[in-house]
Amino acid sequence: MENKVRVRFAPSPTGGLHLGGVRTVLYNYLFAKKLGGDFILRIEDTDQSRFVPGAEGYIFECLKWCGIEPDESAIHGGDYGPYRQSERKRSYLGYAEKLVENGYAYYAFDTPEELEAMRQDLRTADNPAPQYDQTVRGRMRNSISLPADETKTMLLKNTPHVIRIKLPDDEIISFQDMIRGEVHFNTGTIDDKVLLKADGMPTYHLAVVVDDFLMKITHAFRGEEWLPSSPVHVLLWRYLFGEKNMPQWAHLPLIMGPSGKLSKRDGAKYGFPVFAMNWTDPATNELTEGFKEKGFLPEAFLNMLAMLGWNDGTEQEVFSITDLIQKFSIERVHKAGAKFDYEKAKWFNHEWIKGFNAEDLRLKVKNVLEDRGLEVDDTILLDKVINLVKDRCTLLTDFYDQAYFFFRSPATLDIAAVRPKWTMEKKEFFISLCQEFEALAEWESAFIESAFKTIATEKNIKPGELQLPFRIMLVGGKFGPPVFDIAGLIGKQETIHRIMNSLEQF
RNA sequence: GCCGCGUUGGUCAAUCGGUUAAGACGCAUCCCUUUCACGGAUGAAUGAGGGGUUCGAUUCCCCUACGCGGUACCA
Repeated sequence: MENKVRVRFAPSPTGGLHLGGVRTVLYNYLFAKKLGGDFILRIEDTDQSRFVPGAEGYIFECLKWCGIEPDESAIHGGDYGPYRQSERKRSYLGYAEKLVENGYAYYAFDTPEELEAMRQDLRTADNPAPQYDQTVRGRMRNSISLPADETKTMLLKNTPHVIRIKLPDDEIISFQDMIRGEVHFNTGTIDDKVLLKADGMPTYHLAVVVDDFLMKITHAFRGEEWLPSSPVHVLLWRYLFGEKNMPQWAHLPLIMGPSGKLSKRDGAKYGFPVFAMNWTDPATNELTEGFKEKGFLPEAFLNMLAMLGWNDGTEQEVFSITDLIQKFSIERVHKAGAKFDYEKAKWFNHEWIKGFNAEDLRLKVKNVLEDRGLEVDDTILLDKVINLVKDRCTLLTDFYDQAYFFFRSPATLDIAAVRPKWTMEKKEFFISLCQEFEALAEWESAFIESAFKTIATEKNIKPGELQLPFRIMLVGGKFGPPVFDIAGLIGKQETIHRIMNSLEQF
């Protein structure tokens, strides 16, 4: 029990949950479930200035849609709460102070203006981004540069201050990354990161380390963008809890957009979703479309994300979540970033739609149709329709275009497709056909087809010449399942009605 | 600038020193189908560049180039 695997996804609730975030969730989840471990959701809301109402609830909604339930979280409960860092605020100060006492950190009183001035002064072409490090530490106002008593009085007077880590001047920090192998950094190239902010909140650096320890996290997955600050975290573990207790790190490769790092702008620009679900920015009211609303199945969405950076070494590409749990291995996660390919994403969805049966899709298709104003209460009919058209649907939303004519006459007919070859003889054929239809005892696709062919032979017209017009009459365009199946499902009277109605327009 | 991580077709990618360098998406052509799809077949398309190591490098090492990330009291 002591060695139980515990992983965590720790998003900052500042907006929509994008592709990369969901993939991080997925890999966390797969890893934990494969090893019988727990998946924890921790909210990293230490930046009060970036609080966005609704963002936290939205994250939970996205996970729910994906079918990934945390074992522990702010709403699922658990023994290691609270699961929001803002609610754990008081626990961080002690650790920060302990670091100061041991000489691993120090108080810094520099105001934002002073910091800005320092950066201005030191900025050169060769050093465009001066850091608060060993080279400048001495000229700033902190408990290292200032006399002890002055520091003491400033502290007593509640002078606004932060606590910064004091990085060793020149030390190689290395650790094993589960994906990249051994990585190392020289502390001389890293700045003295702020650990505790002036408002008493910890920064990410302190909070991850403290919470990962307190929550007994065994393996920590995060995006590659964290790699450069990982030596700070390693040092913090060493100073606070012992490096041997540190979780094993795995820095996941980034998901790229068409031009560089994937952003929600790419979505708007190239017409594909980047968020799991629709997200409306409460400040600007700007809506960013989600995969869910675009018509993706969660199974396909997850499948696609899993393959963006991982494969099982075989040629298999379609995986269910249970399959993924069984086969996932961190060793096979790619090191390089992957460019997101919307065409491939759609292919996954198409595969999943084709693979599902009518019952699996029923509810979702019904919703799509009803969203567009089609009332569907005949489940038997709906199932038949789904089976007939699902191969033609890449997105769930395609079901409307592919199936609406089963429930409603087409609004417009592609007359241009029939008119060039339209003749009086053909018109007569359809009139006779309607009479024949009226007389049909059983309205079933095979009988409809044979009646159609019989009349065609009588009129001496090739059946093939007549099928397209018939299709246009029933469907409105050159698409859809076999015509006789359509006629069979929409019913005798409706078929005759559509034929007669079309005859007036051709 | 500095630091780090990467680099196999347009994209996702297999290969763990010896292969005609898989497969998938997309694209093209054909077959099936008197619609559109599905399905099937075929094709075009890949190891960034340069040095090593080795009998032999896509694979191991170095350099260069390029890409990405970081360089905040944001995560």
